[in-house]
Order: sequence, then structure tokens, then C-alpha cells
Amino acid sequence: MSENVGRWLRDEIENSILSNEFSPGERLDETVLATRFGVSRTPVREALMQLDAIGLIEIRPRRGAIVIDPGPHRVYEMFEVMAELEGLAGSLAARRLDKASREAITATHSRCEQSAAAGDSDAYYYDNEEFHKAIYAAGRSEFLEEQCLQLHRRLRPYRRLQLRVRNRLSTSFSEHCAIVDAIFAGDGDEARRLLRAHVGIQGERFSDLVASMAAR
Amino acid sequence: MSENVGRWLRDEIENSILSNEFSPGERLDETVLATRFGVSRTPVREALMQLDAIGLIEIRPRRGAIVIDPGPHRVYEMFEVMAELEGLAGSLAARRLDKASREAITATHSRCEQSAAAGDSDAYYYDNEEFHKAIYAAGRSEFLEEQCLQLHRRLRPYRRLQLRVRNRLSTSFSEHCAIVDAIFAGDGDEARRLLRAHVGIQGERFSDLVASMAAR
DNA sequence: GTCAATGATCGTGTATACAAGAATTGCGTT
DNA sequence: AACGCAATTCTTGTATACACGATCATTGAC
Repeated sequence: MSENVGRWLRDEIENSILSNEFSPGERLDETVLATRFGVSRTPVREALMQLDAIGLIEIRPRRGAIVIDPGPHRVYEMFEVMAELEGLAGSLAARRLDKASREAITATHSRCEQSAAAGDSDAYYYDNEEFHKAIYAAGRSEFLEEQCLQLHRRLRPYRRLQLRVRNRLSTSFSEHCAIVDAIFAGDGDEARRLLRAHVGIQGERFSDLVASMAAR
Repeated sequence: MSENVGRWLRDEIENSILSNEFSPGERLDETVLATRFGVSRTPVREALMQLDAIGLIEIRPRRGAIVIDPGPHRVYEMFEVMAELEGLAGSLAARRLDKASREAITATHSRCEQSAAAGDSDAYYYDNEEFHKAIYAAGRSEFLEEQCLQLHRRLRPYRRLQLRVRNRLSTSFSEHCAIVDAIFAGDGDEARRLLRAHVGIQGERFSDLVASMAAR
């Protein structure tokens, strides 16, 4: 419980939103949250203000906080930006790769291979996350890494949905292979191009996304 | 005063930080701020929490808030990301340009031309900002536009410093011309490339930045 | 003389009280 | 029966009070 109730609440509520426990559009009542978590309204408000600043909820003056519903189009836009940032991270990684980062990428990559081979989409979901994080870190840009991690968190639920799509696991992994090759070869432009394509939602993948969002 | 003291304070303190009224590293005392703005500590705290979430200040538990000092290297990283986002906005703008956006870009572009010709770096600073915002808007991606605007705000002070460098005005404007041409020609890749180069801090421009940051 | 420990003081973290605005419900009128 | 107005209630916004932790200074010991 992190020494600070406000911080803790922020993470707690954030997780609840991202795990869809609080649905988009739902109103977050300060008093309800306060009693639910056994604290007063003050830290709850502070948590809500932070979530508002991050963009997860919207606080309408005198009218309470509601969970923001991104909607398919906005989620698409977010993936578009994510693709761009990951592309940059990949190109930096290709240029700046050092031993430690190389090993981290190799390790997470082979874990992805195992889960993909086993067809375990939940395990792959987790390993895939670690793989991408290893690339963020390899870029050696703290700011970029933070931005990537933040956006990654917000898109996490949708990434998970995407993996459920048929054949996505093996497709995803073979894309990973090409990305790793490009980064290890020091080919920044290629790594950027491949990561953009890997993360972005082109063509039928958008309708897949819409379908899986509607399915919830 | 925006109907909401917390919001108002957030903007007020944010501006004070960005305009360097509160120096990096400086400690922000809640009580002092409260009396200074004639309010109680509660809205001050809420404002600070938001600024912390945005990344402008850091709140260390039980030890108060301090203004974050990005340092040259981190500022460089931020420009790197900004360049990438603006590149994306430019490429989208080239593909999706409509009449209204085209007119907005033309209008702000010609205003830049005038201030550049007049050698008025303060006017150019403002017009340049509007020009870039017109491109963000032309990309037709709300999320991307928000991200660009947010990062732009944080980098605003440094952009201003950069314009003070000798010849930067005319160089900047001629780069604008090429960017406008690419966007109007519908050449997304070229617009992206030019914007990345325009916004990013390559070569000697990094030392210019460091010098101007040190000069404050 | 310097370093450490202990107490005082100051500032943050949380709770609660109070005020003001928005929503809802009930009553009256058409 | 439906619409509108008013009053009540519920929720948010702000202030204040209190408690706990951190920092700093002072004093004592080595």
C-alpha cells in the first residue's frame, strides 16, 4: 500500500478501469469509492484528479467523474501513435544496442516463441509485453521509454483482445523474428518499418478490433 | 477563473513553471502557494497532483513537490519524440488534407513569412506555434493532436530559446516552405521526413540548445 | 571539535465539516 | 395526463483541523 493512500488509490482505480471493472461511461462516485476503499474522500479526489490528467477519466465540473470511452476510432488513433513511438524505439535500439539489451531482447523473444508454439495466448500476452518493453529499454531514451510504457498500459486491454484473433499468435511471432533480425543487424529503418507495421492496426485488423470491442 | 479553482491553479502553476518563474529544482510549498493565490491548501494539492501526473513536477511522499529539471539530455529526448509525432501528423495531413486545413496552414504559413521577413523573433515564435498546430489539426487524429499539443507545451520554452540562435528564423521558414509543399503535394513520406528534420535537434543544434539552457 | 542522538518545529497526508450547485422528485397547474 | 416549477436531496468543491513523518537545530558525548 505504497506509503501513500492517494498513489495507491490511483493505481487501484486505474487497474479497475483498465481491467474493465469500471466500464467506460460509468460514473465514479467519490463517496462510494471512499467507503469501498475504506478511506476518506480526500485521497479519492486526488487519485481522480491524476487519472483525469492522464486522460483515463473526465471530471466535469460539479458533475462528477466518468470513465472515458475511447471508442474504436480513438483506439485506432492511439495504436497509430503507439506504432510510431515503438518504431522510433526500434530504430534507436538498432543503433544503440548493447550487450545487456541484446540479451534481454533474446530472452523475451524466445519466451514468446515457447508460448506461441504452445498456443497459450495468455502466456504469450504476457511475454509479448515483456518483449516490447525490452525494445523500449534498448532504445536508451528514458523519455521515450516512459511514453511507450504509459501508452502501452492504456492499450493493454485491447492488445489482449487482439491476440484472441485466429492465427494472430503465429503471425505476431514471425513478425517478432523479423524485428529482432533488423535490430540485431543494426538496420534502424527496417526495424522502424517492421515495428510500425507490427503495432499499427491496418486493414482487416481494425474490423477485428471493432468486433472484439463490441463483444465485451 | 474557469469555475474551478483547482483547474485554474493547475494552469496558473503550469504557466509559472513553463515561463521559468518557478525554476527547476525549486520546492513548491503548498502553504505558500495557497496564500499566494488566496485559496486553501486543498485545491493547491489537487493542482500539484495533476502536474505530477503530467510530469512537470515530482511529488516525493512527505517531502513536498519540486519542479522537475529535465536537463539537456532529456530535453533532447523529448524533442526526438516530438519530431516523431510531428512527422506522423505531417504524413497524415498530407494524406487527409481538406480545404479548411489547407487554408489554415496557408494562413499561418504566410504569417510566419511576414514575421521572418521582419526579423521579429517574438512574433515568429507565436506564428510558428500556430503553424505547427495547424499541421497537428490537419492530421485529423484527435489523440495525436492532443499528444502533440501537450508535448509542444512542455517544450515551448526551449523552442523559444532556439529561435534566438543566429539565422534560425530564415532557416526555419525555408524548412516550413518545403514542408508545406510536401503536404500540399500529398507526399506523406516527404512531409514526415522534413518535419522530423525540422523539429529534431541534430548536430550543432544540440549544442545551441545546451548553450541557451545554460544561459538562463 | 566533530559527530550523533534527541527533541522541537515545520510541512505534508488524511479526515471531516461546511457551502454551493446540480439532479430529482413531487406537487400544482393547464 | 402531461408539463413546468419549486423544494429537497445528493454530490461536488473548498476550507479547516488534526496527526504523523521529516527536517533541522541543539545538546551531550567521545
